[in-house]
Amino acid sequence: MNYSVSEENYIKSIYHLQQQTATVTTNSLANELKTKPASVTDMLKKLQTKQLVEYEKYRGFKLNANGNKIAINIVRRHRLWEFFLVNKLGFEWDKVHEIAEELEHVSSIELIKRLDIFLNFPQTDPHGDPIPDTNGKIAFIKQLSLAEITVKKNVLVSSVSNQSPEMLEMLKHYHIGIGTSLKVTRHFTFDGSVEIKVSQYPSCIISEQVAKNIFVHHD
Amino acid sequence: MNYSVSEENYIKSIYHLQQQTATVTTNSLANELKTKPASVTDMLKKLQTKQLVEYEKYRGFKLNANGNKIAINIVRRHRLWEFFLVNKLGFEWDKVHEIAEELEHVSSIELIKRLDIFLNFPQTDPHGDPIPDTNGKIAFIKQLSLAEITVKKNVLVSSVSNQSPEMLEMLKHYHIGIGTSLKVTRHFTFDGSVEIKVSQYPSCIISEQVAKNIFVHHD
DNA sequence: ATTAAAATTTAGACAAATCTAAAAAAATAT
DNA sequence: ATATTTTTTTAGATTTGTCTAAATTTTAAT
Repeated sequence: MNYSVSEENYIKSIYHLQQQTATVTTNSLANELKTKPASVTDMLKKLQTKQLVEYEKYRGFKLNANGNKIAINIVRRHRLWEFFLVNKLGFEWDKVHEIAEELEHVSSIELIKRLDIFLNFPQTDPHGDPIPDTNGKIAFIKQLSLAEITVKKNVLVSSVSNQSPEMLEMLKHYHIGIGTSLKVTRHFTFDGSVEIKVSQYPSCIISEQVAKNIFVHHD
Repeated sequence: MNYSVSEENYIKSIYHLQQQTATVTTNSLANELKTKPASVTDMLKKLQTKQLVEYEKYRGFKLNANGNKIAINIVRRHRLWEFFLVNKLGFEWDKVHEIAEELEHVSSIELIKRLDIFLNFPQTDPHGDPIPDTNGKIAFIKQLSLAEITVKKNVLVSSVSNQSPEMLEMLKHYHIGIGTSLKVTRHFTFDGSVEIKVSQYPSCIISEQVAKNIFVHHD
């Protein structure tokens, strides 16, 4: 079956919100989609009759197995396109989200199959998030935030959970990107802020709020 | 300004029909878009208020300078994507039209700029049609159909004007594609049919109707 | 346990794009 | 030149996705 752009956006947003909370609320989804709660209720009834969500009035909702499969496929398309935009077209990693948001709705299955081959089966997108495979399997990547990391070990930045333009702007300022190698040199217990050292650049201090959003793995 | 997918499809279809007849009729456009004449009238009023067409009730219509510019830009996007699909993703040239039909509506200007660079500024799409440049300039390619060509000269197929799946199917059967080298070996004046010889393959005869749709240039 | 506040849903309206059926205009055929 | 056919437009309905405002349900507060 084929879904409209609007339906796909709802499915994708429910999926993303579910990563944080098992059940999604009308307000949070309206907020995520920059729409009104009433519109969310309308669309949810539709997705319910199409057997994509479990939905109980006033009780919140979540994707069922079917809806989940579709969501993961949209995520797959989105992340493959992001990889293409950065690694083939030379976009900066903080400029590709919007464009991938449009490209992900192009429906050809053959297109994505061939794109995957052309890109040589990438495992993660430019933000470090895993790209689901054809069967919807998502490689698990152990996620440790900078706030949790042991001091003085060299680590590689693997992903960033908050991808707002403001956050990405700031990361650029600190010279932090996916794959950046850095070292945590100090923890300040007073406010949870962290001193880090990115190779070649002087040490700098980032707030706990930021540190919590930067995930790394040991190299 | 930004246009809806539907608006863009109307603009593009008017553009294509204008290549054949200066003024387009409601019926022909409805037929091209597989919609109903009443819908065409509705949309035309809209395009008129948006200053994209010259339109007089019952009199037919055509794109104005503004509309033309937008149409050419859509054509540019379409043909760049077709080139990408064939030359990067390895699609067959007769399978890409539908997909490009979706990709062409992705609106980022930066995307198309970078795609053009990535593809190394291709001049023609996989069907041999010229790709308009950033300024909307379209390289003129002298078009001679197989029906007009002098016998016994070697020629290269440069484009095919009828791109219906049926036509493309048949061309594949005859081993004719863009860039194919062939020789016209005989003209039959009785019905206008033409005998051709594609290198390595036995001679074959194509009808005048087909010959008129295959354009070539001397090598 | 009521009451107040917040969240959610319903009811009814609207814009975009389409359709059918009927009316109007243009083209054609006698 | 008039009648017939074809083409085009209008009028009104429909679908999708959205909205506002009001009603309902749930949650939180006293």
